[in-house]
Amino acid sequence: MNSNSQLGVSVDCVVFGYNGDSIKVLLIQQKTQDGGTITESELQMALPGDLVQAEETLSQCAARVLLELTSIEGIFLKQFHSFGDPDRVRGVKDEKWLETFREFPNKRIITVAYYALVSLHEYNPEASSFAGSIQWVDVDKVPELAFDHNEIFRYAVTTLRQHIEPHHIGFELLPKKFTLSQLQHLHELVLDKKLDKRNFRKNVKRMDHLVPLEEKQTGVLHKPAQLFTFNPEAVI
Amino acid sequence: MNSNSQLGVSVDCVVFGYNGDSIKVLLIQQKTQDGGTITESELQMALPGDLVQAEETLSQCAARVLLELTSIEGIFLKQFHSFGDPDRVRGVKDEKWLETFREFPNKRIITVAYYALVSLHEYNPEASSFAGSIQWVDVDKVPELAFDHNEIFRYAVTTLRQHIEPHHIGFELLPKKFTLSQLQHLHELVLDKKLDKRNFRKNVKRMDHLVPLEEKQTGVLHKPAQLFTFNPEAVI
DNA sequence: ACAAAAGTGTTGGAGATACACCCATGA
DNA sequence: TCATGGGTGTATCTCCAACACTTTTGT
Repeated sequence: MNSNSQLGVSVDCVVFGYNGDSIKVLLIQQKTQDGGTITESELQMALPGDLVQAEETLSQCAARVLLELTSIEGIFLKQFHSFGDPDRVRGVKDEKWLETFREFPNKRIITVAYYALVSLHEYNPEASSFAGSIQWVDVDKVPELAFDHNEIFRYAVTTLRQHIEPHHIGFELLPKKFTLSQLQHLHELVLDKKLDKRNFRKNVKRMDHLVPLEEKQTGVLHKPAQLFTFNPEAVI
Repeated sequence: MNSNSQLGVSVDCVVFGYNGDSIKVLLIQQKTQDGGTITESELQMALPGDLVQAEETLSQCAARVLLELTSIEGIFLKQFHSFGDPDRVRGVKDEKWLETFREFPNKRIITVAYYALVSLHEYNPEASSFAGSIQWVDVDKVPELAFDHNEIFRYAVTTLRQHIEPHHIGFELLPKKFTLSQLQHLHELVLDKKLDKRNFRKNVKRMDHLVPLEEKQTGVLHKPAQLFTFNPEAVI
């Protein structure tokens, strides 16, 4: 029988954030060694992730990774694919880091990937224990990442594009109160194409979980827009 | 650091087969012990699966499980979800089997699930080394299965329904040469609803990978239908 | 008054749906 | 000749895409 002992399972999170302007992804700087031999230039960026602990479910693990990094709880988190190539953590670029930090550098790690959506308006994700080492990077300026994380990231972007319209997600990325123009702008960024204002409004206005508020924008130098909110209860 | 040593990864396959009449799923009888203590009534049906071997990818593992069971190669196989509840293999119903066959009955197993589509016309999946212990069971007569395999099965059915039309799959389940009525019947079974014959034909006929043959059915007691085949090269 | 984004309806076209009869074959 | 499923076209409707002007606010 296959003893399977040199095999670990991790969860990696592709966390998308939106600041009203562009879509970012949360990356961490690979940890450095105290007085160690890894130089600055050898450190790579990576997706946040961790090994699955003994008694947690996969989604609990994803939520934990996120909580530890960003102090955010209760947000949209979806499993989208597992990556298990035996060589996925054995690239030349990752050799030194693994030798430095891993008891068994050749141990095979299978990872279950989740994507998450967080609003950069509501929270301050920098305020976490890891704050110094995390960065929000524009989705089209993602550098070369550790392991196979570029592949995981690309897969996440494709999945998000496929999910945002039919699954009515995307509200997660906005502040609690938002205007329809903000919602449209977000969709345009995710889908990477312009949408027609009137048609977009027709479509979203028939969603049950889009709740109009008796409230308007203030302090803008144009006609103030009506504010809306998102009722997660009303999702089918 | 989490040693992660009491953790294994398996692949489970939900193999759908179509015999021209109904949709079946491939189940195995849990192995019995030579002269053992597990009685017939304690044996359960399960989805085929196996632990991931040291140097194979997840999809290679899925293909291997299928090959070993059915002697079928090169068929449609898609990863759809990973299941990792720590208690997924710890139900009361599974206790005895695990104690009998596993070195560490409490070892946690995370499973990556694939679904596969095979034509029961082309192959004879019974002719395999496990032949005595496998069965094709009608998808709406699936009994209680071992572990969380009922949940995995239900998830696979849902995924197949969502994939069959937009992804132009389903051809995989038919014989190499098939009629449009057979294709329609298959879709009706998967989607569990009746489709309009003329509209269905209009839709499928504009697919590039549906190739009409200069050949007709024989031996049927009605007007013989034109045969078609599926060109996997032409898939977008 | 002006600048800036909010807000609003209609029309045309494409694609989906609904629907009924004749045809070719084997018994 | 009859029973059986094969094969075909059209009218309607619904949904999507394209498009331009008026409104409200702050400066």
